Amino acid sequence: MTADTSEWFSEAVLGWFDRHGRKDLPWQRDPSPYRVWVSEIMLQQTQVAVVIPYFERFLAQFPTVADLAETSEDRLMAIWSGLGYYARARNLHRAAGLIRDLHGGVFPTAIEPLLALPGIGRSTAGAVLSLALDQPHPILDGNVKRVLARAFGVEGWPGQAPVLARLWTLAERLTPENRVGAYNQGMMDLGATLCTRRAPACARCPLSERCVARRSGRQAELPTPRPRRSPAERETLMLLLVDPTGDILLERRPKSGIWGGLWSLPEIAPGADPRDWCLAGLGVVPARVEMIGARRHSFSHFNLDIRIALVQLDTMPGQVADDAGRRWLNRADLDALGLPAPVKDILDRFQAGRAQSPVRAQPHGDVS
DNA sequence: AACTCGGGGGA
DNA sequence: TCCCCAGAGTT
Repeated sequence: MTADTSEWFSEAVLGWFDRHGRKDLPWQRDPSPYRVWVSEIMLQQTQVAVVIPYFERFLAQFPTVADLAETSEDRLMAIWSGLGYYARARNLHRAAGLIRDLHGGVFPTAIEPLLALPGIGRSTAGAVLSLALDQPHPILDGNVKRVLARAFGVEGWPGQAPVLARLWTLAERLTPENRVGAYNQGMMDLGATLCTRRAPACARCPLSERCVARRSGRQAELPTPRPRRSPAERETLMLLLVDPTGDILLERRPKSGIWGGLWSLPEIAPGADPRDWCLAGLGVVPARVEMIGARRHSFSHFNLDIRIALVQLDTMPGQVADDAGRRWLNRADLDALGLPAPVKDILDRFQAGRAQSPVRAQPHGDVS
């Protein structure tokens, strides 16, 4: 690539950004490194429209990195619940503690200390420093990958190391020395609003004149999609245990794996008997066990069939309070915890049904 | 039903 | 270094 191409490219992006880019997102008002960092971590996994209310709640709860460092994991997870990728919330928390302990509570403004923090890689570090402080670092998020792969005709799935390296080289050479924040934001906005995965709006794109994909009609083929794998099937049986006061038993999930660290309903093998679990785990025999529904939850790499057993106790179970990984909770307590989206939905529906008729549960629909 | 997302961590 | 993993929303 010639220097002329590089200059033409960044001028085209900056000119378009000045006229059409997004400049009023919540984290663009007072774009401190802390605020941009939180927004970038949220945006790694979720689209802008979904992130905005989460971002506002997060910043209201934790206005500074010091507030985040001091909070409990449960309070953090309650805010993060529903966003997914919960390990990243824990990385955010760990990083805040490291900033407190290693950097005197001051958010690092150089790339090396940023890269040393958990959850921050090259692209996120570059985004924080360029968007917040206009430092000259390239970024390479999903939007930028798509724009570059099309504009320069980069073949191959960007998950492959050689393809990724080629894209990083392009990003380095194209990123201007001045107005880096505006350029990087412009690249992300181009990818998010014009150079979309399907049906890109090439007619309005400032790069279309020289875009390799556009000139060869290969917008639909670039970037090369990830090779597909057929998803596995899994089954689980969730226990909705209700004690005589109406409290519901939750268990904390292991930190690794799906819904890591979140509170969830106890799960047993699909063929196991909930009565056996109650006797072994709680020392009581339930008054009543009833299958009240099922649902299917899809992940990108497996499908999970969830069946739900309502287990009602007529005697108070003992000694559960001693176990930090298990809690009996009322409705207000449940709202303060981080719950996986399908579990929250199951409990919401159950509570709604119970509000109408205290004894019967609301059916949840069937596995399709 | 298929697709998406940056970084962590195990092999 | 390579490969797998994660979760909810969108289309």
